[in-house]
Amino acid sequence: MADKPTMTMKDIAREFGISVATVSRALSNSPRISIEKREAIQRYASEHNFVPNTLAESLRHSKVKPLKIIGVILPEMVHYYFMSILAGIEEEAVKRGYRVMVAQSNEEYEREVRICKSFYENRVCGIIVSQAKDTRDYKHFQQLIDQGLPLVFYDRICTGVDASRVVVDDYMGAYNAVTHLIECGCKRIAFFGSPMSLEISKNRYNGYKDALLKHGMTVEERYMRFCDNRADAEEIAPELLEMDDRPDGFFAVNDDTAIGILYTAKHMGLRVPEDVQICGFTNGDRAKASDPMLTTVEQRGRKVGGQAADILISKVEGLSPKGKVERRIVKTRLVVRGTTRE
Amino acid sequence: MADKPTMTMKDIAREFGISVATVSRALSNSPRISIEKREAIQRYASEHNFVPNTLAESLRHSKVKPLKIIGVILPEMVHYYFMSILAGIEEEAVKRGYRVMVAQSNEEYEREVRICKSFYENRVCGIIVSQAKDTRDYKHFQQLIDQGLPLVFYDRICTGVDASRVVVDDYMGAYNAVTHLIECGCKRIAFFGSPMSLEISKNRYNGYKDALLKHGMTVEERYMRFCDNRADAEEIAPELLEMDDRPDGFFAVNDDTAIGILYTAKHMGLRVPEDVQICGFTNGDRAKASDPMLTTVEQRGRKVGGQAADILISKVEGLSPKGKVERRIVKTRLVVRGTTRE
DNA sequence: TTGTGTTGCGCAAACGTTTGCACTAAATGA
DNA sequence: TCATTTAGTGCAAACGTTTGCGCAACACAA
Repeated sequence: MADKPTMTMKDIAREFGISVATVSRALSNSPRISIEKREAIQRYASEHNFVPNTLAESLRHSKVKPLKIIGVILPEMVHYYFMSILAGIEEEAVKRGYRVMVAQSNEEYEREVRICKSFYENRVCGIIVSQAKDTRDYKHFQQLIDQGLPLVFYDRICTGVDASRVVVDDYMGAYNAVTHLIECGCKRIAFFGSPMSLEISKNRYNGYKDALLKHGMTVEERYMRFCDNRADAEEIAPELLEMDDRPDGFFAVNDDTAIGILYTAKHMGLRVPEDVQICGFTNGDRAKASDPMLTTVEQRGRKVGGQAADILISKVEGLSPKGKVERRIVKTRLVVRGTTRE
Repeated sequence: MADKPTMTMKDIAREFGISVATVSRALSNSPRISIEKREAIQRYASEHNFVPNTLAESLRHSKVKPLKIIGVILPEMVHYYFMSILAGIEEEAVKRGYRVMVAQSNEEYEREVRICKSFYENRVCGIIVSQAKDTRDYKHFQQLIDQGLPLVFYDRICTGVDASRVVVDDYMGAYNAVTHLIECGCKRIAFFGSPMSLEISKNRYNGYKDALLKHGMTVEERYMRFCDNRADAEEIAPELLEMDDRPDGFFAVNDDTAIGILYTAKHMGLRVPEDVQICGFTNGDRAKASDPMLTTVEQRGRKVGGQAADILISKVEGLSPKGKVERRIVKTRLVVRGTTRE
C-alpha cells in the first residue's frame, strides 16, 4: 500500500550514467555486461527496491505474466466439506504467497464453463476444481490445460481429462467404518450410498463390501439403498427397520443421511447404539450436534485442500513438471462417538 | 478462452487508410473526428470485436484500471454464518460481472493487515470485511479508503472508521426470540451471550431485555452468563439448572451454545421443551441435527452477503457516491422447531 | 600491417495506446 | 483581398521495458 515513488530503469541509468538497455541487461543477468557493473546495478536496484513495471514488461512480450492467484471452483459453498477444502487451499496458498479466487458452480455445467472462462480471463495461475454433478463434457477443462494452466481435481475427479487429483481414501474410510461396526457386534450392516456413477460412491461401496467379506459376512442386496440425504433417509429407513431381520448397523455415505437414519430409528422406539449402530461420513458440524453424537469418518477437507494447493503451486513454479499427473490420496480417520458401541 | 487474433488500432487504421491517432480518437468519441468517420470506425471495431489492449492503456496512463474483483475477508472460513455470507457475496458478484477473492484472518490482526495489503496489490476493486477479534487499530482500513478503495463491513463492524456496513437485526432477532419464549409460557428466561464489547452482543442483550420488560417481566442478573460456545455452556448451564427457581427458558447467542444447554438439560433429566425451552441464533447445520431440533433465529447470511456486495459494487460503478456511508440492516427470521413448545 | 575475435556497451525499434501540437483546407468576417 | 477562425486530421512523443544489431576498443595471430 505504501505508495512507491515508482523508480524506473531510466532513473537507474541516469544514476550510473549509462543507457537503459544496459540496466535492463544487467538486471536480467546478461553476460554481456561486465560482472562488476552488473553487480553494482543489481545492488543499487535492490537497495532502492526497484520493481520492474509489469505492464511494460508484458506489453513488450505481448503476453501477460500470470498472477499468483489460484482459481477454486466449489460445487457449492455452504457445505462443510467444501468449505474445509477451501480453507485448506487458502492456508497453503497464503503460506506460499498466493491468493485464491473462488466461485461456486451450483452443480451446473453451464456455470462451470463460464467460471473457467472467467478465471482464465482473470489470469489465474491454475485452477482447483471439483466438477459439477451436471458436467458430462470436459472441453472447458481440456482447453485450460491446453492453454498451459495447471488443473487439479479434488473430491469429484473428472474421468474425462488426465489431470492431477487429490481425493480422500474413500475405500479405506468405508472399510474401516464398517470394520468398526462389525467389531462393535453388528451382524447385519446396511449401506446407504449414492448411485455408483460417481467414483466416490463406488469406492465407498467397495470398502463396505470388502470389510463384510473379509469378516466372513455376506453382502445382501436388500440392505442396500441409493440414498444420500436426510429427507430420503427418513423415507427409506423405515422399510429396513421394519424387517424381521432388520439391520443392526448402518453405514451412510454422509452425516446428513446418517442423522436421518438415527432419528428415524429413535422415533421408531429403537435405541441407538444399543439396538442400532450408525456410522456417517464427513464429520461436519452436524456430527457433534446429534444425540447421541455421530460416529463418523473424518474427511479431512483441510488436508485435501492443502494437498491440492501444493500440487498446483509446485506445477506453477516449475518445481514439478506440468505435464506429470499426480494422484494423492488423503487418509481418513474414524471418529468414534455415541452412535456406535465400542 | 477463445484465442482472439488480437486486433490492434493499427489494423483498423490501415483498413481505413488513416492514422492510429484518429482511430484512437474515434473510438473515444472525440468530437474532433467527423461524425461519419467516427461511426464507421466504431462500427468496424465492434463488428470485428476489437478490444483495446489494457496493458498499453494502463502503461500510457501510468495507472492500471481496477479489476472486477472483490476482496472478501472472513474471520474464519469453516463457519456456517461466514460461508453463507461468502456465498451471498459470490452470487451477487457473479450476477454483476464480478469475481471474488477470499482470505481468512483467523481472527488475527497481523494477518488482517497483510491481507489488506495483498488485496490492494492484487488490485481488487473493493473489500468486504468483518474485522478480526484481535483488531484494535484501524489504520490498514483507513489506508484502503484513502487509496480510494470502497470498504464494506459486515457482521462485526469497525467502529474506528466510517464505512458502509450491513448487519443483521440482532436487536429484533433477540427481541422476537425472547418474545416467542414468553409466549410459549416461559417465566424465567436466561441469557447466554458474549461480553458486551462487541456491538452484536450488546444489541442482542438489549433485545432480550426489552422483550422481558415489554411483557412485564424483570431482568435478573443471576440468569445471565457470558458464554458463547458449547464447552462453556456445558460447564455453566448446570449452575442455573440446579437453582430452585431455575430458568424455564434459555436464549443463547448462537446455536452451538444453545445445543450445549440443550444436552446439559437433557442429561440432567429435564425434558426439552416441556421443562426447559431453548432458542439459539444462527440456524446452521447444527440446528436441524439436534434432538429435538433447535428453535433458532435465522441469521440470513446469504442476504447479508448479497447486500454487502450490492453496496460495494454500486460504489465501484459510481451508481452511488463513494463517500456516502450506507448502513443496511437485514431482518432476521425466527425458525420455530422442537426446543420450544408453541 | 591486416585480419579475426572478443568484450562491453549503446542505439533505436518495438509492444499498443493516448494526446499536445501543428498543419491543411475550407469557411467566415472585415 | 487578406486575416482569422474552424473543422478534421496526422506527427511524434510518451508510458517502461526488451532485444537485434552495430560499433568501439582492444588483443592476438599471421
